Amino acid sequence: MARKRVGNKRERIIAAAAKLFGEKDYHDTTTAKIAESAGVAAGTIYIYFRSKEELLVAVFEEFLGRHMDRLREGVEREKTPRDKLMRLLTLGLELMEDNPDSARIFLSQLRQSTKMITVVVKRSSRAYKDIIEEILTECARAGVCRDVNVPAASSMLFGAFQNTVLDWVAHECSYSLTDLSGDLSEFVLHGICCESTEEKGAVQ
Amino acid sequence: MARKRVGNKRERIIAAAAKLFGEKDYHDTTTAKIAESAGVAAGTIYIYFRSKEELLVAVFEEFLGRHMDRLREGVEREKTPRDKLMRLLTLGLELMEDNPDSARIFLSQLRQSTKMITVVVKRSSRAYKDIIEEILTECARAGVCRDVNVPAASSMLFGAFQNTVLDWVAHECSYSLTDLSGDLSEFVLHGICCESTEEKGAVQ
Amino acid sequence: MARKRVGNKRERIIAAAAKLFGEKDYHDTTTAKIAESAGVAAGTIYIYFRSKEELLVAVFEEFLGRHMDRLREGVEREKTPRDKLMRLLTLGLELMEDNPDSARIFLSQLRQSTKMITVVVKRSSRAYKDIIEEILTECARAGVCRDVNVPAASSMLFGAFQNTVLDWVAHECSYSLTDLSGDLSEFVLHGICCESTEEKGAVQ
Amino acid sequence: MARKRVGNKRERIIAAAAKLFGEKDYHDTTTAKIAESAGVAAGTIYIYFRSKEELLVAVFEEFLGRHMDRLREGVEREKTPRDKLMRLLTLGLELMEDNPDSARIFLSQLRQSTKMITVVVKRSSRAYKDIIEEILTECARAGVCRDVNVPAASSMLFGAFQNTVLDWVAHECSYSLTDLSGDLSEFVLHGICCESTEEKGAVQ
DNA sequence: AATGAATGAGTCTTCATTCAT
DNA sequence: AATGAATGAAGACTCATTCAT
Repeated sequence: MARKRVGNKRERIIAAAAKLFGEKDYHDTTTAKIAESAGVAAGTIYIYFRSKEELLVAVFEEFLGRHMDRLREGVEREKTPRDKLMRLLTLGLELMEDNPDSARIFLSQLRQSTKMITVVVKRSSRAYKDIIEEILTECARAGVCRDVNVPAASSMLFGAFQNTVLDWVAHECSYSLTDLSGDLSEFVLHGICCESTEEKGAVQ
Repeated sequence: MARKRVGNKRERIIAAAAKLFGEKDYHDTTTAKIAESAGVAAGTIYIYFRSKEELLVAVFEEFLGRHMDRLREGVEREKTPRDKLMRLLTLGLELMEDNPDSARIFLSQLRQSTKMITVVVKRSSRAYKDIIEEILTECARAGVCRDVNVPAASSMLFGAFQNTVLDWVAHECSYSLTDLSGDLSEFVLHGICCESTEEKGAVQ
Repeated sequence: MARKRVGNKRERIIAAAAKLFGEKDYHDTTTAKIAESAGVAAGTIYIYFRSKEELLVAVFEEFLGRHMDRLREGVEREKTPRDKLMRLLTLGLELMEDNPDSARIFLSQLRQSTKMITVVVKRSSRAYKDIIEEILTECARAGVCRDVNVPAASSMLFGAFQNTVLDWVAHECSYSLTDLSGDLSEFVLHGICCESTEEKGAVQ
Repeated sequence: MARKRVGNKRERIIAAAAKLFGEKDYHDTTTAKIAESAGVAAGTIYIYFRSKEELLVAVFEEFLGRHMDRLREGVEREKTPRDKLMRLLTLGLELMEDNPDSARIFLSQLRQSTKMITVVVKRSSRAYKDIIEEILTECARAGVCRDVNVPAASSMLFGAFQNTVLDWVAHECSYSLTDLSGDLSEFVLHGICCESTEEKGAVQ
């Protein structure tokens, strides 16, 4: 149980940090407030994390680790590259809708600098992009995709996705994010794949 | 000449701030360093700006004010909505490529919080979005556009654009940004408009 | 002992502040110097006091809290209003003589402004005046006192007292303050009460 | 006229300083605000005064110089020492009532430190005390006065006077100060001179 | 004499981090 | 492992004073 308590503490700190970093921002959140919110002493944070910066990184990794699997899993259950792409976007929006705090960090802090953070964040968000690029490459190979510049397209897709979520957060999550699933999918599918209503009609 | 000196100082401070905010980030940039880099005394900043925060806002507005007109102008010179959209994206990339410092701020700081900043930034970036939404609405009316959710599409488009620039910045501006003009235009045009010569031909 | 250490620090800061505020004045005393003089780090002050201003207030309250009881107690031990008045003045001078630093603050800072301070100081010195007015009222009721305007007389009495101490402080405490006890008592007693053995005898 | 303008400026600066020092306090009043209120440029102050401190001194001296003569004159017009004392107090209160701003400085700033100021202030208020001591000595010689310690009594008298005015200022000058003339005179006369209503009756 | 933009030393305060218990 | 009092470096901002015009 003592062991459990320990794990408990690390988790509680990460959870508190995620909440607070999301509410304010990295610089406006003090380690003191995180400790208080996590119900631990100020010094305790430094037993689990070397620095405040490392805590932020841990928050990211926790977020990614927790969701990336679900994402990859969901994607792989689909058969066609096209469906995979759709599933990726839909699941992504669902994930964000369920974790507004994490979403906030993912989006806002993603663009803060300070060397170390930047580096780690790049590495972390790399995971996301990897999935995207994988699918796009698959699409390209399958011929369902126009001959796009994969990294560029992946970046655009990611940007479109991010901004959709960002707007939702900026509007204080006052509407359903998953309702935009269709709009986003359509935008992306048309932007990347050679599909359109006309073609669908043609298929019939 | 005295007049010039004065204007000069304000400008130099803004320029120095733009450079430094872009290199590091708002919190890692001290007013002392800005002053030094601008070649003025520490206190001088506070003759022209009420606070560090207000200086950041000024940097934004300077950036927008300087470019928004060129953007709007270039767009309006085009005839068809489709060409307008293309021109918007192309010009946007050109602008960013020519002002990497401003670009950095525009992209990174855009997502920082602190009430006041957020408010002003929203107002500022509103200008950008207004242009986009205008064009999209025009496209919709002209029928060259699928029946999209204009604000949502606009947000996605903006995100795709931003991320394209962000990647470029993250790669230390080591390649030509405008070279991606074609990729971006195509992505957006397909994503939003119901056109593409190849497909049209294919349908027939 | 840990408990003692803590209390010790707060006390040491207050003592150091009392000393320095007395020597220079509020604005010429830096928090850095107070910390140094108290043998603590600069930041430690802010663990115990929210601001420099609040520290000043604490110094006052410490002073009043420490002495007011002794004063009130001594006064109440006396039987006649006249003796109470004398005891008040005598004890007051003794108190000041024993705590020159506190005396300095009590006298000099008492007349500084800045809203918050003013308010608290008014409240604090109110305690002093309350005792005085109480006694005067008692005197009036007992008929040993001319028909004076109590608040006005109290104010004059307080002023006479204060200035006596102030002069002593201005002369660098180079003479015995309590030696003036007689002069002050006589001044006040004649000024307020209708008595003096000599005169009474003379009248007859 | 140019000459007059100059004199005008010095005066305007002193007047503005008197007003502002009275409203806030020395440290809360910036030279910038004084300049603005006086309708001159910031640098102009330093043509007439070597420093802010020297300006404060000038304000005092202006105040004293302007009133001391009236005071001394009024006092000398009286015949008996007792009347002189009364006139001194009455005139003093009138002066204060007519110049609340100056009064405020006279009272509050009088007790601020910073070496130089203290020194000059001592010298300045010396003038006041000189008049008082003069009269008291005269009283003593004439036998209308108990055998008091003249400097001590003078100090008490001054304190009683000051505090009476201070209370008035603290109550925002909301009542008539000169109305207290009687109370103050009586307090002082009884406190120092061997006079009282009973005695007056006895004399007859 | 007058201006007012510019200066830069000086201050309060915050907060990540440490360490004795 | 946990605590939380203590640290002290760092930073935004103010303002008396100067000086080129």
